[in-house]
Amino acid sequence: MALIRSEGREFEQTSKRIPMLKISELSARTGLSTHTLRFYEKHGLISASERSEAGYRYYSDTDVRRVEFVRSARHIGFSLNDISELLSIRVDKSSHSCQDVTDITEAKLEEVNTRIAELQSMQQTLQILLDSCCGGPESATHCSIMEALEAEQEREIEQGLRSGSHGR
Amino acid sequence: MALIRSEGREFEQTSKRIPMLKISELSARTGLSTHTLRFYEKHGLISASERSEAGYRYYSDTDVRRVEFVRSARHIGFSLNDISELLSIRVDKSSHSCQDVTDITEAKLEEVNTRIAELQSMQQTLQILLDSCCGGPESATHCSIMEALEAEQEREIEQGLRSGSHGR
DNA sequence: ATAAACCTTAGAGTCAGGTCTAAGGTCAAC
DNA sequence: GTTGACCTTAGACCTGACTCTAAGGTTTAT
Repeated sequence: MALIRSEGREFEQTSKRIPMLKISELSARTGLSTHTLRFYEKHGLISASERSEAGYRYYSDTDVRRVEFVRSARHIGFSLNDISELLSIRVDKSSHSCQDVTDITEAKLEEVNTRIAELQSMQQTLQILLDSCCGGPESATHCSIMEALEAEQEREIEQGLRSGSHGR
Repeated sequence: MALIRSEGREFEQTSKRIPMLKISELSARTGLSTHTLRFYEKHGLISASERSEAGYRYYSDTDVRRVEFVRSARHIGFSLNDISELLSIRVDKSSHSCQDVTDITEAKLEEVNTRIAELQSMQQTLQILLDSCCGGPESATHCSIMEALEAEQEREIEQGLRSGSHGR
């Protein structure tokens, strides 16, 4: 069943003859170690669409894209389980209803939105700290995260929360 | 040195007589277990500003705010080391230069900005998936994350990246 | 004054997510 | 045809961040 490796390491993939990558090449390309790639495969997140007769993994460009998706989702902070769930979102035309798909997707989207909001709150705090510190127009008295947060709170209270929507 | 606990559990804190919290009360307030609070203390992230004679921890409102900061930073995805670094940003008027502080802060701010950008990219992908799936104007052919990503890429290429800034 | 519900510490256990090792097979070049 | 750089697997090990346990002291209500 498995296609045999020809010289130049090309499989008959999508009839375009794009060279497939060995695991160390994929590793170099994605910045994930070969250990990690095999680990992800063991956990069902990725796979190599071909194997040589000897069992060597060969990755197509589709495989590469999937690996890149996993890597960036990990980087964002999704767990392997989350990613697994994200990747499993798929309508198979009969058994799975579209409602299932949109439910999961909407839940994940909400998670993402929440995380963005929290990060923006942290962004604001850091920016205030930066502005407050030494030479900023806010004087040099606020010089730690906690002081910046307190200064932020005071300002909010004084000004009656004019522009809403920061944090908890 | 430690102030003795009076009835009603109030210490002479900021001359306002705000009741201080015991560890289980702080736990209830923050949603962090008492184990976790002691664990954070062991790692230098938080502390109780008072201890009773018997060694019970008592937390002031300043302590509480610090704990809440740690909790939300953890939730965002900062490691305990990151948080430790964030909390240590502080000018002590002589030894530490303001440049040090702003350097660290700017670095963290950049981290936060990067993470926001990545999350926004994921947000967009999920939104496309949602739009593409079953009944959306984009037809029902794209029904998985990977297909949504590919559809997104194609659209970007076709339209020559009109609005930039959705990474990798 | 005793029970129930707290609190203390030191240290062991757990889980996710890698990371590494051992023991061996494969391949390209010389 | 052998060397060195690859590849394979199973499984042991590591780190971060909790989470729990044991053994005991304290506080509050009855």
